[in-house]
Amino acid sequence: MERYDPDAIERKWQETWAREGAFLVPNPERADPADPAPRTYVLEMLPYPSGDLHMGHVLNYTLGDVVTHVRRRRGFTVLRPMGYDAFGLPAENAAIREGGHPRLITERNIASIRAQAKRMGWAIDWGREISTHEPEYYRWTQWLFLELYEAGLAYRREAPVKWCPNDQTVLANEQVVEGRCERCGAEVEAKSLEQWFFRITAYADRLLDEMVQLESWPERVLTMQRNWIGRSHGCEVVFEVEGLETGIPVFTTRPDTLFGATFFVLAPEHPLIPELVRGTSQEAAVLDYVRRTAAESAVERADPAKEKTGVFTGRHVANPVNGERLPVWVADYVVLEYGTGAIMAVPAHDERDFAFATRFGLEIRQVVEPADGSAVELPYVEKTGSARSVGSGRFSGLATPDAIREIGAWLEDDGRGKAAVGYRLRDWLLSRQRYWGCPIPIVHCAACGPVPVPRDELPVLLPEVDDYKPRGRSPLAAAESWVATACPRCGAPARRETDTMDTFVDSSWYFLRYADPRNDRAPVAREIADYWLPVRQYIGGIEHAILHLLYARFFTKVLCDLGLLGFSEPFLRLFNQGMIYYLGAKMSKSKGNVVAPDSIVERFGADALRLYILFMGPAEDDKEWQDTGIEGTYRFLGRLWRLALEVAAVGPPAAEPPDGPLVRRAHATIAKVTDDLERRFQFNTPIAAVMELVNDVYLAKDDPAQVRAVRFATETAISLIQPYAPHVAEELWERLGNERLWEQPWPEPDPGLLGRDSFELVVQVNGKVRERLEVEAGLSDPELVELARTLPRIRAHLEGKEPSRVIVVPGKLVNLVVS
RNA sequence: GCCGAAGUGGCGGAACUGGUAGACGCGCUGGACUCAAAAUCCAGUGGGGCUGGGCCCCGUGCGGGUUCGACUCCCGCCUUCGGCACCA
Repeated sequence: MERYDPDAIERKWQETWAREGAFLVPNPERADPADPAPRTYVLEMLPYPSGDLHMGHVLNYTLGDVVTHVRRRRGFTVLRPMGYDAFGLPAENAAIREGGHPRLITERNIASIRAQAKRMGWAIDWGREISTHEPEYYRWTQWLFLELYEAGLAYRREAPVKWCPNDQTVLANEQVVEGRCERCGAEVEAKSLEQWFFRITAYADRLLDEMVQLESWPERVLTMQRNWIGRSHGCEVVFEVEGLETGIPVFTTRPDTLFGATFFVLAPEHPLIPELVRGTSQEAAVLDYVRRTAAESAVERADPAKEKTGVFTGRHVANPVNGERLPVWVADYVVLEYGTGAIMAVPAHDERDFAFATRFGLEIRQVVEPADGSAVELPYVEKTGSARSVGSGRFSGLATPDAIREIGAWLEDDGRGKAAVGYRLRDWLLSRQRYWGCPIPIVHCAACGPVPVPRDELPVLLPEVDDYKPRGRSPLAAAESWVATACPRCGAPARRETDTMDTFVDSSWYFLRYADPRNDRAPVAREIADYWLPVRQYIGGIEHAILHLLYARFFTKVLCDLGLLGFSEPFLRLFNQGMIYYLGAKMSKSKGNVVAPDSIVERFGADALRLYILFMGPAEDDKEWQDTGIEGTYRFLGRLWRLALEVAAVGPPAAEPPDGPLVRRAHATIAKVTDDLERRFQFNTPIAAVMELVNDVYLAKDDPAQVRAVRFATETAISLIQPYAPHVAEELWERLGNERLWEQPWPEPDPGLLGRDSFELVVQVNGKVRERLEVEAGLSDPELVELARTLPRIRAHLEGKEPSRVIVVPGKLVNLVVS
C-alpha cells in the first residue's frame, strides 16, 4: 500500500489553495455594517518577526486555524489576516552587532517567517498582509499620532521617567518589571527628561467601566488590568503650611483617620520643597537627602523591605480637622506621581507610616478600634464595618465606612477638602531614543513651539544613518540634513523631532488596518471597520495582558470618540494560550532547549505538528513538549491514511443509508467534537474523540456486513479532523471520491441516531459499584431497580435486607441504600 | 504581604450539570506477521491483597465536613506557578 508521505501531500494542497485563492476574503462592494450576512473576525496577536517561527506561534495560529475552518464550514465568512510587528530593538541591535540595515534584517526575517507560516498550511488571507515598518503603514501611525495630538491626548512634558541604561532609551511604566527593563532585564534608572506621552489616564474610567462590553475575556486578564489602573476613591484634603501663604493637598482614602495624623510627608521630588526649606537650618540636610534619593536606583528605592529613610524639614502644617501642628518630613517612601506627592501620615493605621514613625520616634495615636472595643496591635488597618472611630471628636463611635463618608462630607462642606479619585495608571510614555521605529511627526520651531507635520506631507520617512548605536539620544539626531527643516507654520528654520515611537503604538491599531489594508486616504474606512470589527475572537499570549491589550483598548476608544470608528472595544473575546516548555524550561535560544517547528515539519509534516500542538493538553495551560508525543499523532495520521485507502479500494458506497452501532458512534463523535469546539472552546478532546472513532472502525473494517458503516465512519473521521490536519484530510477525502472538503458544510449529527440501543447500567450498593451490566434502552425506573435487585452479587451485598432508599439516574445507574 | 490559577497512574492528560476515576496518546509487557528487524495489527497495563479465573480493600496534594454518592460542593491547611507590591 502507498505510504503516507506528508511532504508531497501538504505541498500539493498548499499550492491548490494558493492557486484558487481559497482563503482570500475580499471586502464587499459596499460595506454595510448592518448587512446580516454571517461573518466573523478571527485574529492572533501580531508576531514580532524574529526570524523563525517558534512553538508558541504554532500553537497560536493553529488554534485560530481550527476556529477559522469550523466557522467557515458553518457558513461564516471569516476574516483571518496576518502581518508583522516589524519595528523594534532586536533588529536594530543585530544591525549594531553584525552590521547591515535594520530594515534589511527585518525583511529577511519576515520572508523567512512567512515561508514557514505558509508551510504550516494556515487558512490565512495573505492578500491583507501588512508590516508596521512599511511607510504605507507607518504613515497612518503618524496620522493617528497627530489625531491624538490635536485632541490634546498626546503631549510633551518634562517628567521623572524610567531609563534603561542598556537599551539607552526611556521606557513606559508598563515596560518596567520589578524595577527592571522588561526587554533586557537591566535595572532601570530614574531620570527627569522631556518626553512625549499619551494621556491614557483620561480614559482610566472607561477602560474600567467598559469592560462590561467584553463577551469573554479571561478573568485574570481583567483583574490584572483593573489592578494596573488601580482606581481608588477618596478625597483630597488641604493642609496649610505654617508661616507660608500656601496649602498642600494630600490624597487619602481614609479621611476617618485624620484625627490620628501625627506628621506629614512630601515626596523628595515635590516641587514645594526648595521654597519650604529656603533659608532654614534644615535646608542643607533636606537638599542633600533629595540629591541622594535621586541617585538611588528605582529597584533600591522601591524595595519595601528596606529600612525607611527621611529628613525633617523644620516646617509644620496644620491638621484641618483640629488645627494641630504636624511636622513636615521628606521621605522617599512617598512617590510624586501618585496622588499629590504628599501624604498625611497616620502611623496607627498604616503599615508604612508606622514603620517610619517607629524608626524616627514620632507619635502614634490610635483613632480606629475594633467595633467590639477589644484591644489590637498597631498598626490596625481594618476599614470595614467591624471597625469604628475613637478619639475623633464628634465622629467617635461611627463605624469606619460611615466615618469615612461623614468626615469626607464635613470637609467638603467647609471647603477644606473634596472628593477625589486616585489612579495607579500613569500616562503612556511613547517616545524612544532609538532608530528602528516610527518617527514622531512633529517639528520644533523656536517661535511656534512643537508643530505637527501637515497630513499631506506624511509619512515622515525614517532617515538613513550610518550609526544606529544609541548614545542617550536618538540616532536620528545624527541625520543633520533630515533634522534641519522649515517650520510648517511660519517657515523659519526648525528641527524635526528625533525620537521614535514605542512599538506598542504600531500594534495599537493594526487590527483595524487589516479590514482595509490598502486604503491610501485613511487608516481604515469607517464603514469597512464597522463591517468587520470588533474582532470576535482574539488569541495570544498572557504576556500582553496589560501592555498591548490596554493600549489597543485605549486607541480604539479614542478613535471611536473622534468619530473614526463605531465601536469602542476592539476584541470581544480573548483567549490566552499557555506556554510550551521543553526539558522543564521555557524554550529559549540561550538555554538551547528549542524544538524548531521547521525540523518537526520536515520529519513528520505540518499536519502531525498541528495535531500534536493541540493534542498536548488544554490550549490555555502551560505544557511540556514531548518528543515521543509528536510520533503518536504522526502514527495516528498514518493509521487514518491506511484505513481510508482500504475503504477507497472497496469502492463507492451503496445508495441506502447505513445504520448500526458504528454509525451511531460516528454521530455521537460529531456531536462531541462540535460541542467541544464551538461551545467549550476545547481543542484536545475532539482529537481523542476522533481517535476513538478510528479505533472502532478498525475493529469493524473487515466485517462484510459493515462496509457501508465503515465508509460512513471513515468519512466522518476525516471531515472532523480537517480543521486540525487539513492537508491529509483533503487528500483522503479526494481519494474517497469526494472533493473540496474545505468548502463542505460541517457535519451535523442525526438526532435519530444519537441515542443508544443499550447502555451499561451501573449498580451500586451504598454508593459503591458492585455490578455493571448491559441493558436495553427504554426500560422504566422500576424495571431497572427490579433488574438490579435480582442480580446475585447485588443480593449478596444486600444481605437479605430491604433497601431503605433507591436512587435511579436514568441511562446511568441504580443505587440501593441499606442502613 | 495582597490578588489569581493549578495540584489526578511511570509521563502528557480525560471525567462538561455531584453519578462507572484514569478516556485518548506516550511509555512498558505479551502475541500475530517476518528468515530476522523495522513498520503494522491485536491484547494487557493505578496500587495492594486473596484466589477454582473471579472477588475484596485502598486510591484524584493534606485534614475535616455535606451527601445515597465528591476529582467535582463547603471549611481549614500544604505545595507550585503567575500577577501586583511603599499607590496613601
